[in-house]
Amino acid sequence: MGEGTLKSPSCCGGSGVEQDYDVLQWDTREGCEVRQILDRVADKWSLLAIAHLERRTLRFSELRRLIDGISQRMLTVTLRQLERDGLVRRTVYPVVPPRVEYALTPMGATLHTTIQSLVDWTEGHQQEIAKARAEYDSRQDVDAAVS
Amino acid sequence: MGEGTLKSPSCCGGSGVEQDYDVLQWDTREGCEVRQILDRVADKWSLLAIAHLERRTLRFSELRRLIDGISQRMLTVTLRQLERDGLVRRTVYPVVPPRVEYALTPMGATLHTTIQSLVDWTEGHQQEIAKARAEYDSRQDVDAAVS
DNA sequence: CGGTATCCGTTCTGATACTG
DNA sequence: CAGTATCAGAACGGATACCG
Repeated sequence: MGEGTLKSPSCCGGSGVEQDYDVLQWDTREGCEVRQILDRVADKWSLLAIAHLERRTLRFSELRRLIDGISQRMLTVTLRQLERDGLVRRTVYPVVPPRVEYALTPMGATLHTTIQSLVDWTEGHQQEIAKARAEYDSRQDVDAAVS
Repeated sequence: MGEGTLKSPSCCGGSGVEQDYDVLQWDTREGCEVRQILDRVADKWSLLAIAHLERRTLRFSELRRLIDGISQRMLTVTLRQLERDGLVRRTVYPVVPPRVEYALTPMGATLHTTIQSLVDWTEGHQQEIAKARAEYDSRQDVDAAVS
């Protein structure tokens, strides 16, 4: 239906003028929750959960073992958020002992693809960043020595 | 100088078998700092700063006014991190009053492109997520009424 | 098994005050 | 102008105990 989204082209430089750009929208609470969603998506545990679920459906305890390092609480919280956002589907089997399975929804799958490109960028620039950090830090040491 | 960084290839999916996948690497401190870099990159203020600097070089106070809502402290912290990671270059002009300019480095520019695709995904699925949330919340209300 | 509820220390952030 | 330093409140995350 009506996409209320004002998805202005991100290109700029067409005109030399300084327009407001829709970048400011990221923060402002009014309108879009891009910021909020981005936080969810970029979350440490969310990323891991999505990555694992992208491979196959998993049970709660399986996820817990796979991610390992995550507390029961955080796994629960993370999965609830992802479920709420429609990225993960939770299925409860009324048996005893209880069996609950988590699976990525189609939307969740597309997100995984997008995330992957960001991860790829990170991996691709890992050394460049590490190098930049080393240089920066040594510069700081010099400054400290001077003062 | 010796960068201890071991950059494992991010490719996967060659075989259909369930291998451990390098997803687990995201968390483990050993090896890659993908997680860490991702946190930086996905940071609220970093995103805004990069987006603004992608248009043109800016002074500290200009950035502060553009992002507006950011505290002086957070702008300083954010810019320092980005500078340390080699994403932003800081230039100080020894004049009075002091003049400091911030510009995106080439690497910072490529990051902007990648981030944009994630933002695009978010914008594109905004309503779907909002809808999923609404449904989830109403389901919760029902559950609450039952109990 | 798959949670929920609670406590509690750490981290993150914003506000404020001061400096070269 | 462009910061730094300090402090207090909020948010985050883990450990523990208990429940259906």
